[in-house]
This record gives sequence, C-alpha cells and structure tokens, in this order.
Amino acid sequence: MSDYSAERKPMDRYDPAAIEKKWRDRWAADEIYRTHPADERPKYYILDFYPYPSGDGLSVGHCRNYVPTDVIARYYRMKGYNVLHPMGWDAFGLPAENAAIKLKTNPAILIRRFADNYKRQMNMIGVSYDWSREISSSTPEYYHWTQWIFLRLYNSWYDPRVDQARPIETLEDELSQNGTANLRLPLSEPQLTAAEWNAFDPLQRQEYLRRFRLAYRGEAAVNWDPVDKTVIANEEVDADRRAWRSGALVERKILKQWFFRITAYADRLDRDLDTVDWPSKIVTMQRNWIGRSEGAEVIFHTEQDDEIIVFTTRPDTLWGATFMVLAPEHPLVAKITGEEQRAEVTAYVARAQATSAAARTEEKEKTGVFTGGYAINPVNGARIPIWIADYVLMGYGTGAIMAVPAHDERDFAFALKFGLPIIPVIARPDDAARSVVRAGTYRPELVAALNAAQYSFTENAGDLLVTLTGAQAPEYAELVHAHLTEGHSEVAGSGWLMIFPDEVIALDSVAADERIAARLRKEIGHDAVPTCMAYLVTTPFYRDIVYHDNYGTPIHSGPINGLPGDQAIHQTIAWLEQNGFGRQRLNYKMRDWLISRQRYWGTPIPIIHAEDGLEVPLHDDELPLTLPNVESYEPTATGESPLTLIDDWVNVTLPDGRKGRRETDTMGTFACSSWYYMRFADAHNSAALADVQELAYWLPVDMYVGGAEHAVMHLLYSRFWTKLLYDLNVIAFFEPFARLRNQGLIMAPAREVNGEVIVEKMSKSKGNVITPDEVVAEHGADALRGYECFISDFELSVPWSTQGVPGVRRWLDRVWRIVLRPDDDAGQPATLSERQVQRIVHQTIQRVEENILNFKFNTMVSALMEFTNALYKARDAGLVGTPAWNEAIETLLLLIAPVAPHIAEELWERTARPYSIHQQRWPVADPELAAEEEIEVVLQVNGKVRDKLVVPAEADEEQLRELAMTSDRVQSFIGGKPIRKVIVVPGKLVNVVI
RNA sequence: GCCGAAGUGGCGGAAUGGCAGACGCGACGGUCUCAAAAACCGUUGGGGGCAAACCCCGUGUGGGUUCGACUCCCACCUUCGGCACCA
Repeated sequence: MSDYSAERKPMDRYDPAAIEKKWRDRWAADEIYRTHPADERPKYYILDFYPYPSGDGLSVGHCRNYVPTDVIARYYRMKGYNVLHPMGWDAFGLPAENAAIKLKTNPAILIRRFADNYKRQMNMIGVSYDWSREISSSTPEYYHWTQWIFLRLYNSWYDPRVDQARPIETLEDELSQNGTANLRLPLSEPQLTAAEWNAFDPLQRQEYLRRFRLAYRGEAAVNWDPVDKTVIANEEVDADRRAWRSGALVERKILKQWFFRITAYADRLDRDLDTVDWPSKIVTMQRNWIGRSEGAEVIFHTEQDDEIIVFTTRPDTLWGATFMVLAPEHPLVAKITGEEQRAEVTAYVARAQATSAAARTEEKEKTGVFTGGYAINPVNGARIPIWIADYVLMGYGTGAIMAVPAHDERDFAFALKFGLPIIPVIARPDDAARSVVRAGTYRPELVAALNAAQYSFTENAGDLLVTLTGAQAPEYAELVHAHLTEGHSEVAGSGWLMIFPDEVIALDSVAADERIAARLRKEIGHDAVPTCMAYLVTTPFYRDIVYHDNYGTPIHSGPINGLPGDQAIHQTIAWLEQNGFGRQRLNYKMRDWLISRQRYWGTPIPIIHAEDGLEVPLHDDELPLTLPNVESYEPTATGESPLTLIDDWVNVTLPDGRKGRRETDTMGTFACSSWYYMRFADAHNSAALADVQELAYWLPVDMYVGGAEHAVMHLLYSRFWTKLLYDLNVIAFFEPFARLRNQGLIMAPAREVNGEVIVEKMSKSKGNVITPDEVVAEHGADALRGYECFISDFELSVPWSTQGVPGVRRWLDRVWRIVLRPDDDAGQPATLSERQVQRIVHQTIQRVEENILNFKFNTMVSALMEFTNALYKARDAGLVGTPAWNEAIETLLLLIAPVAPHIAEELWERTARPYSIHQQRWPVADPELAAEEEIEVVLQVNGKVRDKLVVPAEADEEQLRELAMTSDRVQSFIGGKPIRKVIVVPGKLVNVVI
C-alpha cells in the first residue's frame, strides 16, 4: 500500500467490488427492471438470442452480445419507453441429454443448474433483464404451446390460391367436391378426381392428406447422425456432410420421420425479406438457402408414350436439348430401360444408391449410362436419347432434366464425355467468333484476300488464326471456301459454320452435326470424332469460345430465333402452355424441415398411432403431453427413442376403445426456439401461448441480437412459424424480428508462436477461455462492460486483449476522481470557457445517443472518454463548481449509466442526487448550445493544406474566399501563378487551384 | 467455381467525398519514491531537416472519376464467412 492511498479512507478510491454487489441487490429488491404490461407508453422490445445453457458457463465472448443490448435497453428506459428485455433458456436438446447420461442426473435438474449459473453471471455483469418473465423451453408450461402449434401445423394445409394456410377440413371439402382440379398442383404431383377421393377409405385419405399437411410423417432419405444416434435436419448438415453439433459424418437412411412443410412458405419467406431491416449478409444467405428459381415444367413423351416431366430455368434453350438425363432413383428408369441396357443400368443404379451423397458430389468426373430409351423434344420433334446419371438429383425439381449441352456446364461435360451432340442455340452476347485455317489446306492467295477484306488474324506455322464476329461468318466462309483446297476449316463461337472444299454446313441441328462428324471421321480416318463439338474443343484457339451460358438471342430455334432473351423465355412458356407441353413453375432448393429426433430430451409429439394405422392428433385440452420420467436416457440400440421402452406411457386406449401407441420421436429444439420470443410478451399464461393484447403491444421484436451462426436455421424456422400463426389469425404480424444485428466473435487473446500471430476461437479444450468472473473479480463489472463495448466495431470478430480492461478501468477511475475530488491533482494550465464546456456537454449527448442508435458502442465509449478528458481540462481552467461544471458532471453520470450502471449509481448517490439514476430521464441535447460559434477552416492550394484559419461559423462563401486570398502562406504557394479555380465549402475549407 | 464481407500506425480501431490515424492499448521520456509498482504529466505513422520553421511520402496492388478519394467506379491480390453437380 502506498502512502497516497493510506492517507484516505478506502471508499474514497474507486473500488468496484465494494459498490457493485450493493447496488445489484438493491435494484433486484426494488424490481426496477420489471416490465409492465401493455400501457399507453411507446414500447421497445429488445431481445438477445436465448442461449443453450451449458455446464461451462459464459465466457467474455457471450457478453459481447448481452452488454450492448443492455446498453440499448437502459437507454430506452431512460427515454421513457416501456422496455421488454427478457431472457430464457433453450433447454431441450442433445448437449443437456448427453451431459445427463454422463453425469447420471436428470436433464431437467442439470439444465436448471446450468441456467442458474448463467443467470448468476448475467446478474454479475449487471444486465437488466426482467427475470419475472424468465422462461425455459423444457418446462411443460412452455412446451404445452410448442405442442399446440404442432397441432396447428398438423391440422392445416397450404392453399396456393389464397397463398396462406387453412384448416385441413377445407381441403377435405374441396377434394370431395372437385378433386384436385382447382388446386393448381404441379404436374408432377398425383392428381385426383372427386369420385376417386370419395371412394378412398380412411387410411387412403390419410395417406393422401399427408401430401398437404404442414406437419406430416413421411418416408424420406434422411441424415442419420451416428454419434448422437438421431436424425437431423438438412440445415444441420454442413457442406462436408458433417453434423452441425456432433461433427460426425452423417449417413443416409430411409426412415419414417416427421416434417414441417416449410417449402409451402418458400415464396413468402423469400419475398418478405424485403420488409425487414437485417444485415444484408443474412438476407442473402436466406435467399440462397431458399434458392428460388423461375422456370418451366416441360413434358417430354417417351416412345412408349410415358410422360417425363423436367424442370428448367432456361426454356429458351429447349431447341438445344439433345438428350435427357434422369436421376438414378427416378421412378421411370426401370420402365424405359431397354433389354440390352438393363444389366448396365441396374448396376449403375445400385452403385449410385450405395454411394453416399457426399461421395457423389465429390466426384467431379461425370458418370452415367444410356437407358436405351428415347424421348421426343416437343418443340422440334427431335428424337433424343435418355440417359441416367447421378449428377441429376431426385430431390430437386422433378429428378429429370432436358440436357442442353451447349449452354449448361454439366451437360457440356457429360456430352463431351459420352459423345452426345452439342448444338448451340443461344448467340454469344459479344458475337465473338474464331476460325483456324490450317497449314497446307489453302491457296497462298487467301492471306492477301483476308488482308484485303480486313479480317484480323495471325499466322502461326502456316495456320491462320482468325478473329471475327458471327455476323461476318457467311461472307468469311465464302472467302475461305473459295481458297480451301483440302481438309476443312470452320467458324466457331458464333456463326457456327463448317467449311469443306465442296460445301459449307451450318451446325444448326443434330442431323447437321451427324453429317459433319461423318465427314470428319472419314477425313481423319478413324472413329475419334463422335460430334462436331468434340472435334472443335480439341483446338486450343477455340477453348474459351465454344461454350457459354449467358442469356442471349436464340439461334437455330425455329419460331423464337432472334427474340430478345427474356421474350424468348416467355414466348416458349406460352407456347408450351397452349399446346399442353408444360407450364411455368417456381422451384426452390429448400427442402421440408425434418423435426423428428429419436431422443428423450425434447418436446413430445402429440400424436397417437392407432392400431388400425390411423394417426390421431391429441386435442388441445389434452395438452401438455408431458415427458415421462425414465431410468435411462440412453438412445436405444435400434436408434429409437428411449421413450419406446416406457410401456405405460407409450400404450394408450383411445376414447372409442381402439388401442394405440404414442409417437415416440420428440421434436428437435428448433421447434422450441421458433416461437419463444412471443412467449415473453406474456410468459406465464396458462390459457394461451400469450394474451392477444400483450402480443399486439409487444411484437414484433424491435431489435434482435445474436450470432450469425443462426443465419439460416433458427431465423428461417421462426419466420415460418410466425407466418403460419399469422395465417391462422393467432397473431397480427408476419415477420417476427423487425431489426436484426449480429455481434462479431470474441477470439482468444492473440499469441505469438515462432513469430507468427495465432488467433483462435475460445474453447474449453484449448484452455483459452476467459470468463467474466475472472475479469469482474479483478476490475469490476463496469470495466468489463465498457471494454465489451469498446473492443471493436460490434459486428467484427476480434481477439480479446487482456490489456484492454485495465484501460477502461483507468477511465472509470478518472470519472470517479473528477466527480468526487476534482481538485486533487492538476495538469498543465488550460484555457476553456464555461460556454465551451456547455457546448461539449451538448455535443456529447448528441454523439452518445447517435452512437447507441447506430450500434457504434466503441465510439460511444470514445465519446465518453473524450468528455471525461475535457472535464480534466475544464478543471485545469478553473471551472470547478461553476454552473457549467455542475451540468457537465450530472450529464456525464447520466450518459455513462447505460454502459457503467454501478459506478453511475454510486456517484449519483454520493453527489446527493435522488435514487435511482436508472429511473432518471435521458438528458436532452440542445442543438443551439451544441453549435460551434467559431470554426477552423482549412486553406488548400491544389488540394494540399497550407494554412488554417479560425472564422465565425456563419462566414459565407465570399468572406471565406477573401480571407483565403489574404493568407501569406496561401499567397506564397500560389507564387503569382494564375488562379484557375477557387473551391469554397463553407464551414469546411477553401481550395485554390492553380 | 459462385455469392458476400473485410484489408488504415507496433496492436484494437476512428474518419463514408473535404486537416488520415479520434479514443484506447503498447512503447518512450518526465513527476512522485531510497527503490519499484500504482498514479499523474508529456511524446509517439514513415523519411528529410538542427529536438525549430518547414518539406516530402503514406489507408492491400494497379488504373480511373473529381478542385479534392481511406471513402465513389473498374481490374487484380490476400484474408475471413457462406454456398457448391440445385438443371
């Protein structure tokens, strides 16, 4: 201990440990953060992504989320808003269950313990949540309503005619009256007449309705996680086919699973992204995930008159479809396969099925086999071969494509590999063409003739390499033709002509291609030339020009030749529709949301499977269906949920006497998190998911803040559930989160290894986690909060710096001293007027407020530090105790209250102001008091600063120009040269250009 | 491969068409001390110049627009995120 501190009572120094707990206890006892129900005040709902409590507790990285949002919540409270700033727990799911298995403890007890620790840490850092609204998704009071929403999904279908969900009974009525005639189903869906529907027995009806229910049980190839022993959603599998949580390589299995039909909402999920204020990165990721594409379904007839329906985004290239490809799993494969090809096709299909999707996509080399079948291209009657190949996926579109090798990269590679014809049907937008006239095939006069006609070409060992345009092709071909003595030349890229000494053939159809290839084979003397294009690609000069996939003007395409690209598409679709060969269709990459988990610790699915095979949904008044207590939480060896082992829970007798078994899959936790933000509006309602009035008042969430790792799954699912409940009139908003922001990651402190700087994520296994507990113990919660804000731009990832917190701590020390003991030390004498102090006060209010609203918490802290520095200068100027000084001190405390609530409250009390600072009104900035009277204007010559001038703020252009010209320094740089121009920006600068 | 974001002192970063480097860290010098720590006061982009005045250079690279560019446009390089045979 130094003499300096020994002279003083301990509490005269800033000692966070001595004040922070005291105030937190007082705030909690007084419930100053309790949110009131809907009232006449404006509301502000600011929400953090609710966390999954783990046994490890919070790190300083988690606090990056919670502190800034707390600053915002505190700011809006001081602005007079009714603020909802709640917290809850995403409590179901595998980590808790796995921990329960390991520790042989009930997961409910474990999760409560973990959550309590999170809560302790959140309180420790002074976050102002209203704990009276705390929720936990694994309590029956909560999952009651998760199940209730499940039943809404189960009992609804999506009516595309009104573009919204409706009760399933309305579909049953429709089917019994009109069948599917008016439903505008995709052509690839099974259609039904009313008579057929009415003749169905209950089981058949159930099977048919599965195709429509928004929650349905279906057989599907699913992602099986062998480590967690459960099925997981597509969204939970990454590009390397690894499970998002366990990291295990997922396996493909065919199982009966529960799905939510999120695809029904694909278009609205895409469209409504226009209505939210979210980071553009997240909006883009969602759009890419949804993968909307406009195009057409086209019906091809096989020679046996089966219909093969394809989806294409390029109906304008239909004339270039020279073969078809089916996915190996396509239902028509067996039927169209010829006897000669059957063995090979069967073997290929078997191999494709055995190969995981991962391996299939890893192999870039195309594989496939010919089925022996042919189809007729509806637009030109061409007979085209049908192949199967694993690059066509059964899960997208219709599982069949028309291959247009000239304008689709995959089809191009496939056609070259298997010798299939490639006919260009879209002109290159640049109309670029090239030609090679080979040495020894032409008369020498050709060179002069090309020069005379002004073609641009180079000569290389006797080969003439000509660059031209498609428009010049006919004239050029004539010229070359006249000088060609043997062999051949050609125009490639645009124009597409094959030039022989005796004829010129256009590459405009499969028939022409065959003639050309036959001539080339004869000329070369063996069979290595299956098609014209296969020959052209062997010439390096053509490499960059033979293929393109741009939109452009059709060629070789009969009636649509020459139309602009977008018109060509529309006209082709119109023609297909008129002639019954297809129609317009939207298609989406997104698949339905797989919700089944074969695990214990999740929301039970409220469905009973009756002995006659019918599904019986529970009634609303039978909810909640609670989880039974079990002895063991281990997944069973068969991969079924451990719930299957609880006979007295699983086996039930229905009111009508039928026996049944409960569904034993549980819901994945994304179901719970898809609606929790609504529950906070009225967290303990036992009669509804929340009171209608409270929902109407509080929702949507005004500001939602969390990590970008939930960009797709959680946010997409939440939007889907919101739209469903909107359609069913449960809620009146259709987007849940008006504004969204993602905080950057806090990494472990950078360390140097062999001169290289290493920045890693914090992880328990690496032992580099920094906890808020250790930081608070050393420097206090306010210093931690300040540094969380100050560390970097909110959205950027940044390594933690152990030096950073002491820096903020020093600032708080300076605040402490300037408020309580301004006269203790003195710096160098300074000049500052009361008016100047007042100006700084009001400028700082403006800056801090603006920074909070724009999520610029780092510059908010900077502004407060500068303000503090200015007060030290004011002290050195002898202003302590003046009215301006007193206003400045009071303003300082109010402005730091959101970021440093404890020290603000302590100093507020010590300066004899009324409890609590957190219930005071935010100071109002007066623009007039903030305005500068004098400003410094920069004088430039040719853009370089040469002098500076202090002038009245209102000095006009003319005055500034004159002042600039009288500057000696400006004049010396002009040096008597003529002045070309003088730029005057009032309030900023004068630039003299010479 | 495609889509998106970011490249500024020794470090985190500020400035969104007008004085580049606010604020903080670190470093250096000083005050206090027997000494050290803490605290306080000051200096701190690079080069030239005398530690002055002053001059030149400088925001990933190369071009462009402009009186003026970290900021806008074009091309490229690097890093990070996302997607990836989606017809």
